[in-house]
Amino acid sequence: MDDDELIDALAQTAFAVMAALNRVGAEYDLSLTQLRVLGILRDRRMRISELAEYLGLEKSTITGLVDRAEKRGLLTRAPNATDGRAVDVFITPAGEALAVPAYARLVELLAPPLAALQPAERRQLRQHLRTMLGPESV
Amino acid sequence: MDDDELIDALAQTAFAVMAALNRVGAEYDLSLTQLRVLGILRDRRMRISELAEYLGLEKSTITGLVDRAEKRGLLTRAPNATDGRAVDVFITPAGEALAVPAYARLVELLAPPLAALQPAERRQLRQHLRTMLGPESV
DNA sequence: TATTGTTATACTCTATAACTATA
DNA sequence: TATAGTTATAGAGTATAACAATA
Repeated sequence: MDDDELIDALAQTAFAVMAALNRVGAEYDLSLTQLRVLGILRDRRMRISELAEYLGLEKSTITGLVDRAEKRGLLTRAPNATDGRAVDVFITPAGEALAVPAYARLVELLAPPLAALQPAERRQLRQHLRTMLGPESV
Repeated sequence: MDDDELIDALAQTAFAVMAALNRVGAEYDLSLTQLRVLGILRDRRMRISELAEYLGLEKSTITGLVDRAEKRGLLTRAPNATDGRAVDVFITPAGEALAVPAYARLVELLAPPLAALQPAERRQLRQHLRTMLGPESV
């Protein structure tokens, strides 16, 4: 079947991108999930349960994740203004100071494979991926 | 910058594919790495150190990984014929009996997003990903 | 009653360091 | 001496179940 090869290519690409993310994470002493949380919280704050839903993890997992990041000063908790049960999580300046160069490092690591494509091909690839991901990804 | 959006799309795609792989893994009680090892060993045997190098993990990590898979009857060890220090790892019939439907399940999970692309677009996407991954990925 | 978050517990994944056996 | 693999140990990520506080 033809699509099997596309799926193989997608899986290999996913592993390659994950390897780059893991490498960035290792350089900044962050796990994949920590890196992801920092990226998510760069432009918004979220409640514990929202983070859990967004990441597809259990609330108790987020508690531990935020505990460790908070201990390092990368994230902070604050009680939610309107719901006394809820806890907002947001990034600290120190967290942002880590997230920015980490993202730049990811771009750097992915540059060589992307350079194998012509600019027009890169635009096509981006468009196809977006189509695949669907409108909610924008 | 234009490439930032491509990198975002690549990262989101990678997370989406990983989510599908994790879901398949959960359904078959396999971690991402276990799933990956089963896929790798479907058509070849490898030594512990080769697996470590291929996966970018430490040998001791592979030892534990293979331990658990062996306990479940999915993989087996055998002494290498020519190097008395080395250990070959290969998949068992039970492991294969798990790997085949697991892969089918992955195809099933990725079918809906792929259906958003026309056949010609899918071919283009596959080609671009392959170009990115480089010749050694074939 | 239902929801939010935390705690306690347990297992897997991972790495580092020390070790044994073989090359 | 160097390499292959295992063991011991430790920390992070994850889930389940039980719980307190709030809605």
